[in-house]
Amino acid sequence: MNLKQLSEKLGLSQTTVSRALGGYPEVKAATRERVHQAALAYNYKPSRRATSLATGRSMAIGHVIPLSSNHEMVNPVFADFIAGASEVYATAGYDMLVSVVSDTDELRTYRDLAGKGTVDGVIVHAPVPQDTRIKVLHDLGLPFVVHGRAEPQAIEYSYVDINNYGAFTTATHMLLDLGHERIGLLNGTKGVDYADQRERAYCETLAARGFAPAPDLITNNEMTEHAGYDGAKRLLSAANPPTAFLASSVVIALGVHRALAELGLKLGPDISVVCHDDALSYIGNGGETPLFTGTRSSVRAAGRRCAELLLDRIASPTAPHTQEVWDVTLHMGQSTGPAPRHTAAQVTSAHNT
Amino acid sequence: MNLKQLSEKLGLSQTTVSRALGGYPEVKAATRERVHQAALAYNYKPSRRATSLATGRSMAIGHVIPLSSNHEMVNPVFADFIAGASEVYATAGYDMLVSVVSDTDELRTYRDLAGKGTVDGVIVHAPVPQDTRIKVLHDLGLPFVVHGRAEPQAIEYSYVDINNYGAFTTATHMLLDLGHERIGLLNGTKGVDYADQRERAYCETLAARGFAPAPDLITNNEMTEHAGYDGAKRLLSAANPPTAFLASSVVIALGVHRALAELGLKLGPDISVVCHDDALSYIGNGGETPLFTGTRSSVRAAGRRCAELLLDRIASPTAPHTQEVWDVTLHMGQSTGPAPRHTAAQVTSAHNT
DNA sequence: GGCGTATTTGAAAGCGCTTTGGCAAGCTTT
DNA sequence: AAAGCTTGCCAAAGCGCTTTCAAATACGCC
Repeated sequence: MNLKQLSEKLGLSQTTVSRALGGYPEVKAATRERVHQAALAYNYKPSRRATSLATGRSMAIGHVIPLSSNHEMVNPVFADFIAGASEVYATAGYDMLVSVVSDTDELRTYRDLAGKGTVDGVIVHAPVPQDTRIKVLHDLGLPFVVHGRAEPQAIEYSYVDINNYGAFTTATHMLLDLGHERIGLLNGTKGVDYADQRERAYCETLAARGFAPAPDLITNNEMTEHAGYDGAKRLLSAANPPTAFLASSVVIALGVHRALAELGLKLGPDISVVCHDDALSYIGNGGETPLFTGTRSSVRAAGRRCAELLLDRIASPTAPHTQEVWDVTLHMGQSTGPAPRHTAAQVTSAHNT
Repeated sequence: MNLKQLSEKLGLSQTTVSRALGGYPEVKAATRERVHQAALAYNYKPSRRATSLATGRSMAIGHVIPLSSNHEMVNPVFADFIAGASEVYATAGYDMLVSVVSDTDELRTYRDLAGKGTVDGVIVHAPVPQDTRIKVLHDLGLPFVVHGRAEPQAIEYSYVDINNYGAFTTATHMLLDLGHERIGLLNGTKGVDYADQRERAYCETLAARGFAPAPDLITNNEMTEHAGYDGAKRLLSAANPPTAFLASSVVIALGVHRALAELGLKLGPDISVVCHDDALSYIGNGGETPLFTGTRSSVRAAGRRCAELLLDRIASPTAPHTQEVWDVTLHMGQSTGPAPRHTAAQVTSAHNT
C-alpha cells in the first residue's frame, strides 16, 4: 500500500493524506482522523526511501567504529554507548547505521556516508589529538559530535567527554594517601586522547607529591582482560614491583585480579586496584559494595547525550557548539587498602618458596 | 554534484553516465573510462536515497538487538557478532542498521522496518523456542537469517547455530571423566534456545552416566560477570557444594573465578570450570594455554556467515534454505583438574577458620 | 447579497536516480 | 546494394513521497 493507493481509497488527494499523516495543521480534524484510521487499517507506512529523497534528510545517524589495525578488536564500551544512543534515535524516529571499519578506511567511510547522503550526521569515536576526522567532517558539512576530545583543533566542534584528567588525579591522590608509593598504570593505547590525559594526570600528580613516575610502571595496551593480566603479571614480577595499580577499565582490572589470584596475592590487603568504570552493563562492577574502587561514569549516558546533541545540531546547524565535560565520582569498593608494610615482591617470593 | 550535472559536464546523457558507473556493458570502453575519471574528479557519488527509491532496494540490513526487559542489558556477544557481519556487508556495499529495543517493541520494530522498506533483510538474534518473530518476518516477506535456532517451527528458515547440545554433552562427560560428581551449571536465561539446549545436554548426560541432576545445582541468569560470581558463591556455600562448574560463557566463568579467589579456592586443583567460549575479542580467554577449558566457537565468524547467508537470500529469495549447525571443539585450559578427594566444602571451612 | 478572510483541499512539480524502449550509426551478410 | 545485426547512445517514464501554488469552499460582517 502506497500513498497513491491510500488516497484513492479515501477519495482524497495525496497531498491531504500526506499532510494529515505528517501532522500539518491545514487539515480538518475529522479528515485527519479518517486518514489515520485508514492508514492503520491498511497498515500504511510511508516509504522511508521516498520520504528521504523528497525531504533530503535520510533520518539516520552513522556510527563508524574503528577496528584497531593491529588487533581486530571491537572496544567493549561501544556496545553500551550505542545502546544509549539508540534509545534517543528511536524516540526521535532516526535509524542508527553502524559500520565497523579498519581505521585506515575510516576517512573514506565518512566521505562515502556524506557523499551518498546515507546519514544526516555521525558520532566520532575514540578521538586522537589533532584528529584529522574533525576537519574532514567539517569540510564535508556533515554534522557530528565527538565522544571524547581531540584538542587542539582549529575547528569548533561539539563533544561530550568525561574529566579523565580529574578522574586519574583523584585516583592517584587516593592511592598516595593510602601510602602507596609505587603505582602501576595499566592504560589504553597511547595516542588516544583519554589514555594520554590519564597518563598525564598520573604523572603530574605523582610529581606534585614528590614522586618520580617510573616509565617502567606504565603499560599501554588494548583494554582487554588479557592485557590487564599480562601487564600486572609483568610489573609484579619485576624488581621493586608496585603495591597498587591504576587501571583504565574494569576489564583490565579483572585481568589484574586474575593475575593476583594466580600469584596468591589478595586484592585490597596486598595489592590495591583503582580503575575507571564505564558502568558497562554486563561487566558488572556491581553489587552493594562494588568489587573495584574506582571513578565511575556511565558510557551509556554519554551515548544518550551525544545522540541528543547531534540531533540538535542537525535541527539547527548554526547554533553554537556544546562542549560538555562530565565530572566523575570516586566510588569505594573492596579493591583498595593501605600499602602493606612488606612489599608485594616479598609476598610473592614467600608464596613461591 | 548530481547525475544531471555530471552528465552535462561530460556532454552525455544521464542514462549513459549511470550505466557507465553501474558497470553495464552497453557503454564504449573509452566513454566508460572518461565517465569514471570525471566522477573521480568531481567526487560524484550517486545518492543512496535516490538509488534506493529507483531500484526498490535499500541496500541495508537490520539488526534488532533485544534488550532484556528486566535488566537493561546488551549482550556482550552482539558486539563481536556485529563486527563479523559488518565485514561482509561492507564488501557487498550494504549498510548495517542497528536498533536496540526492549523486547516488547521488537515485533513492532520488524513491522516498521519492513513497512517503511528501510532494510532489505534482518538478522534474528537470540531465538526462543517457537519464536513468534519467525512467522511475522515470514508473513512480512522480509528475508531473514536466524542466529541460533527456534524449533519447532512450521516455517522453513535459514539459520546458523552451534551444536550447543553436543558442546555441553562433551563438557559434562569430560568433567565426569575427571571424577566430578556434583557439577554446577551456570546458565543463561531460561527460555532462550541455546540455554535450554545446554541444560538438556547437561541433564541427559548426567542421567546417562547414572547421576541425578540436582535442580539446586542449576542457575539461570544474565550472562554477566556478576551473575557468575553470585551463582558460584551461592552454590559453593550450600550444603554439599559442587566440585566443578559448567559455565555458559567466559564472562560467567570470570565471575566464578573471582568467587573462587575470594573463597581461597584454586581454579583447577580445587574447583574445575569448563565454559563455552564465544571467542570474544576483548574478554580474552587467550594466551598460549587459555585460562579456561572450554568449547570454543567464534561468534564473529557466525556473524560473518549469517550475513553471507542473508545476502544470498536477498539475491535469490526462492533458493532453498540453508541450515548450518557448527560443531565446536573442546580446548584444554588451566581451569580443570581431577576432582579433589576432599570436598570443596571442607576446603572452604578450612579457610574460614 | 456581496466582499474579505480563513479554512480545506488538490494538481503538479520536483527529489536524483534506474531502466525501458527507441534510434542512429557502423557492421556483417547474401 | 538492400536487409539484418550490433553497438552506443538518449529521451522520458517512473520509484513514492513532500511541498509550492492555486483554487475551492466556508464563514463573518456590513
